[in-house]
Amino acid sequence: MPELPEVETIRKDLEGAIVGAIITDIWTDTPKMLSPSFKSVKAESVGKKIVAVKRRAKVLMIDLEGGKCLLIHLKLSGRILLRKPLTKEDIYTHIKIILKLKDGSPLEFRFCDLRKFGYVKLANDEELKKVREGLGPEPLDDLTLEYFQKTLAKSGKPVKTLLMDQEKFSGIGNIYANEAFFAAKVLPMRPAKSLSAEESEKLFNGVSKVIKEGLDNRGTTAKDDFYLDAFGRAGNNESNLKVYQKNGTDCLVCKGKIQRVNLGGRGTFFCPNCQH
DNA sequence: CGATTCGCCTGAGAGC
DNA sequence: TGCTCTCAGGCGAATC
Repeated sequence: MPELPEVETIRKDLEGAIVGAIITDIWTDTPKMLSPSFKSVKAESVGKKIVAVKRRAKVLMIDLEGGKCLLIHLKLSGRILLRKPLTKEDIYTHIKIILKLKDGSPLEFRFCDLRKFGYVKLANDEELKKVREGLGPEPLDDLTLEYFQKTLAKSGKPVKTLLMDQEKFSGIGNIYANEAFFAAKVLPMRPAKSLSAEESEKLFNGVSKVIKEGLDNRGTTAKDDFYLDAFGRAGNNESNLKVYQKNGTDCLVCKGKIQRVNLGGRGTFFCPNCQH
C-alpha cells in the first residue's frame, strides 16, 4: 500500500511531468471521492495551472495557481497513472477520476482505486494548514531521536500502533512498520513505554533504514498490493522485506518461523526468536 | 477525554 | 462447479 516512500516516488514522477500543465477538464464516475463536491473541485480547478506537487505524510498536494490545492490520499488501493488520452491500457483498472491536462500535448492524470477509499479534496490555505499541523514529524526529515523517545515513553499503547499513528509520526504504514521492528529486533506488541532508551534508539534507526531503502528502491509492490508509480511501474523494494506477509516462512536470520498476529486490527508480522 | 469499534469497498480465498 | 461467507486495510466518525 502507498506509504511515505511510495507516495514520494509518485510525487517526484508527477513533479517532473505535470508542473506547468493546465487542468482542462475533470471526469469521474465516483463523485463521492471528491470533496467538498465534484462540482466545486471542477469549478476551482479547470483552467488552472499546476504550480507545484508536494507531499506531507501519505498525502499528495497539487498546488494550483491562485492558492488553492488538491489533496490526494491513495489509502489502500489508489494509483495515479499518467497516460495519453484514449490509451486503453488501464481500461480495466478501476479508473475513478481523470484530470485532463494540457502541457503542449494532452495528458490524462488517472486516479484509479479498486476500493474507492481514496479521495481528492480541494483545500484553501486554512484547511491546508490544519492538515499540515495535524500530522506528526516525518522520518528522514524533522523527526528527531529525542522526540521519538519522549513520545514512546508517554504511551502504554502497543508500540507499533503508536508508530503508525499519523498524529504522532507520519508516513509510516503497515509494511515499513513491520520491517522497522524486525530491523530493531523489538516486538511490535510491546507497550511503547516499556522500550529501553537503547531499544527505542534501535527502532528509530530501523525506521530510518527501512524508509530510506523504500525510497531508494522506488517503493514496495507487495503481494495483494496495488502500488505502481505514476508511469505504471512496480516498486523494487519487495526483495528487502524480511517479515511483511512472510508468516509461516523461515526467518532469514535465525531459521525460526515468522508469525502473524492481529494488532489494532492490522496484520503484524515478526520473528519470535529474533525480536524481543 | 481516551480507548475501542464501526464503516467505507472489493476481490481473493475458504467453506459448503 | 458455483454459490455464499469472511476478511484485509487507512483513517475518520461514532460510540463506549
